[in-house]
Amino acid sequence: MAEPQTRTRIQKKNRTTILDAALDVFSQFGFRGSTLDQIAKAAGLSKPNLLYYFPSKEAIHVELLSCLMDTWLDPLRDLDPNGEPRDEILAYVRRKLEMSRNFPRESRLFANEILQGAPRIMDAIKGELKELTDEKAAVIQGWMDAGKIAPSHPYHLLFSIWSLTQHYADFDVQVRAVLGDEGGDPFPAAEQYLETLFSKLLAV
Amino acid sequence: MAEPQTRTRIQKKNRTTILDAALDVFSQFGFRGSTLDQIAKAAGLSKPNLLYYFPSKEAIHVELLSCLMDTWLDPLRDLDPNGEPRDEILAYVRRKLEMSRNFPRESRLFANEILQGAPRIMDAIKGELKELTDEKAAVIQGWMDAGKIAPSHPYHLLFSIWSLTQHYADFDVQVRAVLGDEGGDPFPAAEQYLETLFSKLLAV
DNA sequence: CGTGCTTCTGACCAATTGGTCAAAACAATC
DNA sequence: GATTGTTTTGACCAATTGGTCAGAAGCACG
Repeated sequence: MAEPQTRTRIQKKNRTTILDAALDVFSQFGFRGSTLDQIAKAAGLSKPNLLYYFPSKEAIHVELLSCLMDTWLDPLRDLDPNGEPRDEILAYVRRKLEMSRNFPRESRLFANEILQGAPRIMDAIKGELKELTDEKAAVIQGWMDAGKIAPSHPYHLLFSIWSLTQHYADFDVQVRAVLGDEGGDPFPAAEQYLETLFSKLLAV
Repeated sequence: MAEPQTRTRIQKKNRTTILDAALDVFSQFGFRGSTLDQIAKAAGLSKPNLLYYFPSKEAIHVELLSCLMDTWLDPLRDLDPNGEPRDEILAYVRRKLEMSRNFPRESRLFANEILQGAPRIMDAIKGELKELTDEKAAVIQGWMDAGKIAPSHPYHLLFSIWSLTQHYADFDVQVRAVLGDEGGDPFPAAEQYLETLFSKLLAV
């Protein structure tokens, strides 16, 4: 954020390495359950070296979260008020599911933070996230009022999209365990199921 | 489990107190993020006294989880193969949402454990949970084959019920933050939304 | 009251925690 | 090769961790 941009390539490389390792650890054990030694080991660096690049454990976590919130909201930002309502919402579901597939660690990091009461991210939730949600909920409400899609609760519609898509990242081990060993990749079936679900919900 | 049932009333009371306090702490910070001191303080007991009633931190956690899995599956057990398909599934959704409302800590404890890869509960997931899910998925598949409800993927249908209902416990702070201060209790609107969603999905 | 059992605690322990620091190793420029 | 700045580390620190233990306090029952 406010840091000067005087980064050598070594700095860039090591900061990236550290953040990646920290994402591994934090997303699995949460903030308090993770240790600097764990992160250092995962990054292949010594603990004092970590603290050469970041001032503290908390700073690493904060950096991860603030990077996360931006990319996390991107799929929703792309919901186009001028697009075809049904297609827009279904495409949003698809983008969000794709994020769960490609960035499960980020999803779990977020889930961990919310589970703990969002102590380090509440500002962004009540700020950026709420504003964007309000805006898009209004768009959806407009579509409903215009009879373009079936009426339902726009906020809970968005909640349900978040919940259903993130579930396949956050509860991945449960999904795979229940589907069994020869279940294969659960995502294609998930995508088809979610498309059916929301198609029927939105059909006028 | 294997413990003898020689519990005095003091033992019963204190074990209950400890488990309740531990549920508070574990459900928020996960296993590794929680400390015995925290739990002791929450329970109003000294740390050595905790360890008089439970042999270790892990033992408390295991006790909580094994108690949890049973009650957690109850709503699904009650899904009656001989009932009216649509009503049975909608009633299951309602029961599960009720559990999220009444036992949010239990839901978060479970979520925390799954997020960490379910190290202490994988047996129960691949055992009890999978068996019950297989059984009920077969029932639902039967209903679909008989044309009683619209065809869709029975396992992902169950996943979606878990995901949507538990979301209101696990992501409670996010839901309330987005809905705003005068949003009030989110559960009535959630119940109505979910009823609409699944009614439309199941309608033939 | 006294005896025996249950309940509880302060003091303690070794290991781990997040974090510091001086000095060493490295890299780049002249 | 000398000089300067960057990067890395081993040794260390105070605080916290899960857990132990001897004994004190409470309790029930003859």
